[in-house]
Amino acid sequence: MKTISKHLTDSGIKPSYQRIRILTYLMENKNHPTVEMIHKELVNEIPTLSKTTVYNTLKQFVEKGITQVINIEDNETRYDADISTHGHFKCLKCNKVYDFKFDNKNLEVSDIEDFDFFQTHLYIKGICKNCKYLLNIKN
Amino acid sequence: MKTISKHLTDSGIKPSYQRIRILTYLMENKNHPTVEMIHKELVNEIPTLSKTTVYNTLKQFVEKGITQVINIEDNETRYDADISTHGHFKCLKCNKVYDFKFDNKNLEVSDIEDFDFFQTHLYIKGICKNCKYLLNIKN
DNA sequence: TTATAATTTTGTAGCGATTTCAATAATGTA
DNA sequence: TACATTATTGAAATCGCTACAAAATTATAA
Ligand SMILES: [Mn+2]
Ligand SMILES: [Mn+2]
Ligand SMILES: [Zn+2]
Ligand SMILES: [Zn+2]
Repeated sequence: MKTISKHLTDSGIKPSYQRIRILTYLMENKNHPTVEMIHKELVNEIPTLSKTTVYNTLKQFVEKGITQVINIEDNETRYDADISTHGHFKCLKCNKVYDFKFDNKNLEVSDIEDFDFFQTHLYIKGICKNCKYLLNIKN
Repeated sequence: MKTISKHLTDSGIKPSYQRIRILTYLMENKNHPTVEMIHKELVNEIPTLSKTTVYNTLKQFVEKGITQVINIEDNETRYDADISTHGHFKCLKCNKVYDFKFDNKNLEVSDIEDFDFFQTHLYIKGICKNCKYLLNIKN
């Protein structure tokens, strides 16, 4: 993956084997995985991969700005290599996290007009279309 | 506090002494405290209060819908007895969490039109007005 | 190439937040 | 009062994450 390697060097990160594999996983699986999920998947292909490396690597990715943290639940930290401003919907039935677009520019907020905004996170919880459909069939 | 007690019974929660004190703290201090902060404050007045009780009580408050969880950072779970839909701004300088209003109705989202929304959380991180002011003075 | 230095990865130990669980205390009921 | 139910407590266990030092890898220079 030449592009992945370049993405890392462009961000000031040396493209080690582990870093390339972790970033590749993040870009190919847009499922907002936890450290646990990433490690569990990659350790099949890289048996020596330690969980510490996954933690270190993601921390570095976030610091260098090529990955964002998703804090939709208090007991699971998820990661997303898509750093564009977009929302996250978590289905309380199937636990899947969906991306959605929202208009950041037209977002009307009051009380904090003179504050400087660095990051905006919009999280919605509910039931996804597929789970709604499955629930209807049952009844 | 008659109203606090009624608020609990109305929500199907027996108004024990500890529960009343914890809810009172949440309603009087709108600082989005952590379990640690609540316990540290209340143990002065209730020396036997255990941290487990604070955990249990908040879990119950959230389940019964009279408190919401604020997950703006991955390493601290905060609580808010104001369950109206409003946004939270965390200042990365002074760590204060501010409330702000936003227009939930006019929020334009795409890709998840047919989903059922239960909760909407809007988190913004940045620098608050006061910290901006203090930074300007220094320079 | 070889020796040496710098960086990266790894595994273990430690830490802090949260949960589990059983004993104790408080409250409700007959 | 006697008994049943519920709530609180504190200790131990668990879980996610970090700190740290050894081992492995990679870069640099002789
Ligand atoms: Mn995403
Ligand atoms: Mn609030
Ligand atoms: Zn679903
Ligand atoms: Zn501030």
